[in-house]
Amino acid sequence: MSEVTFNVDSSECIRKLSDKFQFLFEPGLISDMCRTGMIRKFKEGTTIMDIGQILTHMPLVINGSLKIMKEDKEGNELLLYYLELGDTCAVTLSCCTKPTKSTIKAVTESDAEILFIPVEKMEDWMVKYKSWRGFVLDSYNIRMNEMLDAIDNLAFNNMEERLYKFLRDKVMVTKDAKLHITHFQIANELHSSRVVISRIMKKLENEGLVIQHRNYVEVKEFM
DNA sequence: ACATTAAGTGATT
DNA sequence: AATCACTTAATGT
Repeated sequence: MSEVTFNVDSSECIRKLSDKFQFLFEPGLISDMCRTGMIRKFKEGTTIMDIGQILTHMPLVINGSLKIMKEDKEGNELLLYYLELGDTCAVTLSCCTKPTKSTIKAVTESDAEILFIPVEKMEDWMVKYKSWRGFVLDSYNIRMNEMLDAIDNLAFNNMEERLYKFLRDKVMVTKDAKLHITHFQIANELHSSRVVISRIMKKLENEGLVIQHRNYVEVKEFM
């Protein structure tokens, strides 16, 4: 649960952001980001935003990845989507005008570095920087489409397809074909039960799509 | 050797 | 597809 905060003083931050975003944002915007935002580093598995928490900053992923999920009152989780380099959270975008409580939970999927921007800046920058305006609109669009996909997947796909898609997405985002996860954990993320996952995993294994080990699964090539 | 935890299986709803 | 009850297998002490 350890986390390092280092305050953004000029050059270090500007260098870092320019490196990643120079083709996306103009220099003025990047230095504005460094002035008002802060970069924080998180270890894998850290909850950086929880349900009910007030949204004061919007996250922009610089390194690593985040998973965004919903949770019901029993603590069951449901994965919504992943955030990677240059991604921001649509839920935060939608409520930038006034302080709002988060309806989702964000957990780091790998070690991650995130730039937090105060929500008040959102509107200022929308008029001040054309690139920001475009970025926000694009992000919103992309995320909206991803959400529709997620709903589609949930409503119309059977468990086998859902599970295999889940595994593939996870390999993509962690860039590792070996997933260190148990059947029980998968069941929680997909809102299913351990037994069901075990059965489907067996099936996927027989189809040659995965190789199972204790405490981890190896996903075979799928490109 | 024993306990703990992950994964496999048949039967039932 | 979910749940129960039980088995088997791997791992840590």
